[in-house]
Amino acid sequence: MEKIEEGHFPPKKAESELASVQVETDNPAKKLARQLDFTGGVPGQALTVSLQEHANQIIQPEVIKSSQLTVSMKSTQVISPQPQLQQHILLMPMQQAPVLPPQPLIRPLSMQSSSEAKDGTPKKPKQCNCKHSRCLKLYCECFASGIFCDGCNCANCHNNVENEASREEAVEATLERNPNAFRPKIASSPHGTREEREEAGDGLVLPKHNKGCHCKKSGCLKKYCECFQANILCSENCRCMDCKNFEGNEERQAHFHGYHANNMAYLQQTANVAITDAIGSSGYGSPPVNKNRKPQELFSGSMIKDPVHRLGQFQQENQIKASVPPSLLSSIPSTRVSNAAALGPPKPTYRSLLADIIQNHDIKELCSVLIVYAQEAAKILSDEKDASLKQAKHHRKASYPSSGVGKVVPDDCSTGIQAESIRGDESRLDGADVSAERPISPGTLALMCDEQDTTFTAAAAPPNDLTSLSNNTSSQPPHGQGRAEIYPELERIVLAQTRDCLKKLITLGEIKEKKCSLMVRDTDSGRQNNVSSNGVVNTVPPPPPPQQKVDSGTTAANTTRPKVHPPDGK
DNA sequence: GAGTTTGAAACT
DNA sequence: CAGTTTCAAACTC
Repeated sequence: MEKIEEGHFPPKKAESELASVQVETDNPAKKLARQLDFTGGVPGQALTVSLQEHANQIIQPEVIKSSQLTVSMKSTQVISPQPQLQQHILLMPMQQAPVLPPQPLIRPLSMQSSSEAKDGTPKKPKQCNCKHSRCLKLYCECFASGIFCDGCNCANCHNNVENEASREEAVEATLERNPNAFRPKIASSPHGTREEREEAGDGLVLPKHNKGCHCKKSGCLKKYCECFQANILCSENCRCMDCKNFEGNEERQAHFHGYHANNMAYLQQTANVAITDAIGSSGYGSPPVNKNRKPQELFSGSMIKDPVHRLGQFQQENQIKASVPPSLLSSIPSTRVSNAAALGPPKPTYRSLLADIIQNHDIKELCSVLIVYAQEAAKILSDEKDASLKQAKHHRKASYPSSGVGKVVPDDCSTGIQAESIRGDESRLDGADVSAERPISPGTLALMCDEQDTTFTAAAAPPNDLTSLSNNTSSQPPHGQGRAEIYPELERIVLAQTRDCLKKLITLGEIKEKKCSLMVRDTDSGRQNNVSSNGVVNTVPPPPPPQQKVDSGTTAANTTRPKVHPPDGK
């Protein structure tokens, strides 16, 4: 048992160096400093890293190692006047660190949340209560976390600088048994395709327990279970019995339901994600498949009865939190309740409120509209160019018969500048190389023309559909009118249509948000069977009825917008 | 706060 | 590798 103190392990090479670290504390019994020893297998080369206000953070060895280049290996830290904030994290000597892929460092939840007060302010990290292990075995959370005991309630603690020698022996012994003993137990799964991960969650990498749990009686729904404690689903690595810690399990849902029913902030906290997910997340419509279902549960009566009823989203929310260093979570208020439902507000994943509104075909259709307009514009401008060239030629023959190269002389914005833009845009629209001599962008040009020619915004009746526009185009517009008006008009139409689409999206998103808010309130009254993946109650009619769904070509609110006809002539 | 339960770690 | 023991956290009362 206590071989480690019988000299069974290689003698330490640099105890004197470590002794310099020991000087740091004037409180031998309970060190104020926590240290991570980045010896990387070289005993004695202790690297102390000060982490202001990052008290409970474990630093990934691979990452820290790079900092060894800039930090003195023997640097002696001055104890901070605020020892609770000045944390020295001591990394355990690693054996063959680079074998494993980079892993998110996730500490057991008990360690995570314990560093935070309920109001989110950092407080003293977890204090162990070891009595028989001298805090030199993995039983001790401090030791397992690679930190010195500091203010713990342990007895006969050797996990401090005063007992660095025995501690280091214990570390080596532990590493001898398990080289990954001090590595995070939870790692993002490097396996599986992105689709698979998306299937299981929201496109996030799913953390899972490296070794897996072996629970028998807790159903993996108590903090006895390391997976549950880390807020992750049990995985194929687990060998647990009667596991209920899989996505979709009702008992598990019950744990999470209590918290999320009262938490609307998570919607707002992740609202930004909605922007980027708004389109892509539409692919998440299909329920994620639980990959953690154990064979014995697949046929058990406790299996999911309602496949729609799932809180897998919440699970992934928790996983996100688990993936974030605790120090980064300190700003998130955390409540600590013995129930798993309040394992602390997890940073949620957010499924866009627009996820079901914007469809891929909508985007394609919108693109088609733009393409159509672009083609029409190209056609118009091409025709205009031809006409102007012919006219210029004719004019040149009349005025400068001996002139060499013909050139359109701009006379004003609506003609000359546009002529320049014609050259530029022509090649651009055709997909050819863009003219480098184009001085003004089409947008700028359009704005300039807008400024100078306000007639089309008020007086001129804009073409209400592309057909009329095309007709206008096919029949050469009268010179002096078309070139100055059609191009900005085209652009105006496109921009207006895009604006209308965005407005509609905003409106629909707001509608859905309101319904989502109602759902959150409703879930308090026990209606769980109709919660969809993004938290929208299905009993409420979907916010975007088919006729309301954002369609680049149809928006009821926009009657002036020209109808959109896809390029295929439909 | 004491006692019990639980599962990881340690050990055989 | 499997079974047993030890241990400390989680949980219950």
